[in-house]
Amino acid sequence: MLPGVRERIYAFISEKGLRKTSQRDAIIEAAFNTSEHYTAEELLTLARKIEPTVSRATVYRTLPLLVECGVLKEMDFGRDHKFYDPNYNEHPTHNHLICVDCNKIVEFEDQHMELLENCITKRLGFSPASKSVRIEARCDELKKLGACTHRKAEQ
Amino acid sequence: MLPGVRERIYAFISEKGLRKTSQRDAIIEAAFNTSEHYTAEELLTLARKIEPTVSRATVYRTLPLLVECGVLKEMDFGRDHKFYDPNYNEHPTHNHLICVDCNKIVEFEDQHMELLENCITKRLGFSPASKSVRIEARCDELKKLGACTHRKAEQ
DNA sequence: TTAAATGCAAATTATTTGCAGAAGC
DNA sequence: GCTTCTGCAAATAATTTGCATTTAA
Repeated sequence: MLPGVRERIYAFISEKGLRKTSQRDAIIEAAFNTSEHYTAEELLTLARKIEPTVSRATVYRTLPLLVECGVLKEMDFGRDHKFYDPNYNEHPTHNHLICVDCNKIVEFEDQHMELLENCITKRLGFSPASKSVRIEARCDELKKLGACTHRKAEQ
Repeated sequence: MLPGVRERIYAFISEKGLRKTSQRDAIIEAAFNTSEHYTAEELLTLARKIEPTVSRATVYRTLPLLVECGVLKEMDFGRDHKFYDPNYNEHPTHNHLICVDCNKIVEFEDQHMELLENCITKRLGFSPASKSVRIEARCDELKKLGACTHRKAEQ
């Protein structure tokens, strides 16, 4: 867990008049003990290793809090479930490349993309307040080798 | 409907050993009589104006065919339903800006974006075979006027 | 004490699917 | 006639929610 994240969350919790519970603590620990993307279901599994009483409903109720707090980024790539990204703080220019072959999600940053997004957005009469870019692509490894090392479990 | 689209679809249908039915015809007519994005449910409504016997199941079974045929683009913006874009043929560089305030979806094309996408994708070891970019943004009108003219029904 | 949080199970909602009858080729 | 299509209704599956109970402050 990055320094400051825990403090930020607990400040947010107390500001909002919310309460500190063992289940929330476990979910927060689990959510920021990794730098991988995860789904709600995966986070439930991780959190239950810390506090077995955590329920699915509580995970689903806590995730929006962490997103609202600004420490977690919700990502919807059009799969059947959403992903959550705990690296949002380190890399706030959260662009993603998603491989349609192996389901790999690659984070990247690019200054030019950043500039270009801003230009296009303004030109169209919008403000780039909450922009995010995703690129869908195909894995070179798969094309060359017929398989690719990116593929892990179902993502 | 653009010239050639109908021919392309029926060629696809016969190649695959599929059949021409009044329901499919109605769905195809409805799907390409507009240049707007639509959901499956909206397409059902449109198709039923042409052929009232069209069922929801048939719409859901026909949409993937049209996508596979290459005449329709499926877009998932992380809303609760998918959108379908019949303009795909005219503007194959289907980039989208989605307003998080008014839900407006704006299509745009940009050569620089195109180039940049290709560069980034290759740099990361992928091929830009099926890329698409979406920018989430906030509506300037809303910010200035407290309302915006983009907002139509719920999208 | 009292408002917030929890777990459970039921509800929601877009989409998918099994099946028996209808229809294209 | 044989296979594909269709509508219907039931199934799926991620997420949400109502409610009675528990618990933090």
